[in-house]
Amino acid sequence: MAKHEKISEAVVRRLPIYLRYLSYLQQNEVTTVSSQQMGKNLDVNPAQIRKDLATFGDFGKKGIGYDVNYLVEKIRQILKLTEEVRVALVGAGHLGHAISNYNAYLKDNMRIAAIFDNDPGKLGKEVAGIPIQPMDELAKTIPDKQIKLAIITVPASAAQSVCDLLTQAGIKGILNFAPTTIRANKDVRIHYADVTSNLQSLAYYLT
Amino acid sequence: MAKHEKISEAVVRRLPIYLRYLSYLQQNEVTTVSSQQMGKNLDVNPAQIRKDLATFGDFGKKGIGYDVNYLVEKIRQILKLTEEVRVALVGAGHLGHAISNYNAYLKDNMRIAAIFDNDPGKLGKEVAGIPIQPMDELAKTIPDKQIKLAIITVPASAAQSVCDLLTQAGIKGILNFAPTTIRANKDVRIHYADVTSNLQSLAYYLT
DNA sequence: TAGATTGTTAATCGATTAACAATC
DNA sequence: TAGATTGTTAATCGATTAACAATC
Repeated sequence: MAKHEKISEAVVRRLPIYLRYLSYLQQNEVTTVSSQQMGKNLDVNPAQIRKDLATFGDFGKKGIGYDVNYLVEKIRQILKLTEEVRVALVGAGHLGHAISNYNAYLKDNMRIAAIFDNDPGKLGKEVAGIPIQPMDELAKTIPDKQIKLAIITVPASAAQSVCDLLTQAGIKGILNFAPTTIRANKDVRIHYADVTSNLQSLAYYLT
Repeated sequence: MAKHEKISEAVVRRLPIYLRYLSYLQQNEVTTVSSQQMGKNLDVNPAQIRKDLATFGDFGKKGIGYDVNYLVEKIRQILKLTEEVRVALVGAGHLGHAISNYNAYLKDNMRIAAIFDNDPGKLGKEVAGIPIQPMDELAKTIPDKQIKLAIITVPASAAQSVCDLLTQAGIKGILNFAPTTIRANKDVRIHYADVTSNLQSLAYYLT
């Protein structure tokens, strides 16, 4: 099914966007969609959408478009969302709390399965029903619970050492909210979502 | 100074990363840095760094490198951070609270100057010393306080209408944490930072 | 001077878009 | 059949990297 080219990060970044729109169509009981309609709603070139999808298989029907349910299923397969994906959160501060409580909205088989913090005062407490564990349990809990992704919401000064711990524990992808660059082996993907650099690059476009 | 090419978004996204590392060097009283050193620390090709910077002027000295203080000043000018940049936050839920409290860390002349929420129960309350205002004051407060950027932390279902209000009020850039695509005029930049799509694209790389 | 490093050109690489035959 | 729309090739566009003369 999938062709053996290497897939660009840009394509992978667009798949969740497509999935989100398709889920919306499902909720509205729309059964078929064209690349044109998707493109119009998502501000993406229709040819790009067709090309992105064709990378993984022939999902559409000429003259008709894409079956919404089928395409949702296929994209979920591609994104490995067919089995539950467990996520660790490191840093139970304000931001960590907010993201954990948001857990309910992490649809599509994603779940925060463990929370870690180095503040002894927080140990034993729970966030969104998940106990806060000390950092030194991280190395054991992550493989035990088969956690593969992690969210970093610690201060910038601690981010690299947390990244190192996570990598050693077998984490394969990190979403970093700390305002600092972190480095890991090539086989660990790192995405950045920090407020500061996002806002700073927006500021460039002022006036 | 600045050349009249159009600057790619990729370059603009890297400038805050450079700035962050340079600030770190400043704190450590390092006065000079080479593109090689920067590249090594930030995982960016040195030629890319030189090219990015050369887009805006001749900031370096051949054989020597870049003066850290001078380069910081120049990048801050390019990013329009020489005057205070005011930011509105819409949605005073958990995530909004977390980001507002983080305000102290929004260095480099950025400040959350107003917070809006449509929950009557929250009105009059404060977050990080900033009063929560009702949505219908948005159209007046934003131009009054010369707010140019906004952060959206409302539920996905409300994000587009909030985006419309912000755009009408004159906002020029939006950082969207809601898990949905939003659309605005071409002159309004939108950056996305939602947890769900970030995690989903990370999941692609599992095993 | 010799070594280091920039700014810039040229080469490479990759991503996006247009166009269209195939076909539902 | 006629209209619509995919999958894919070719063309375009843009971004990254290598290489090196200029020069501190």
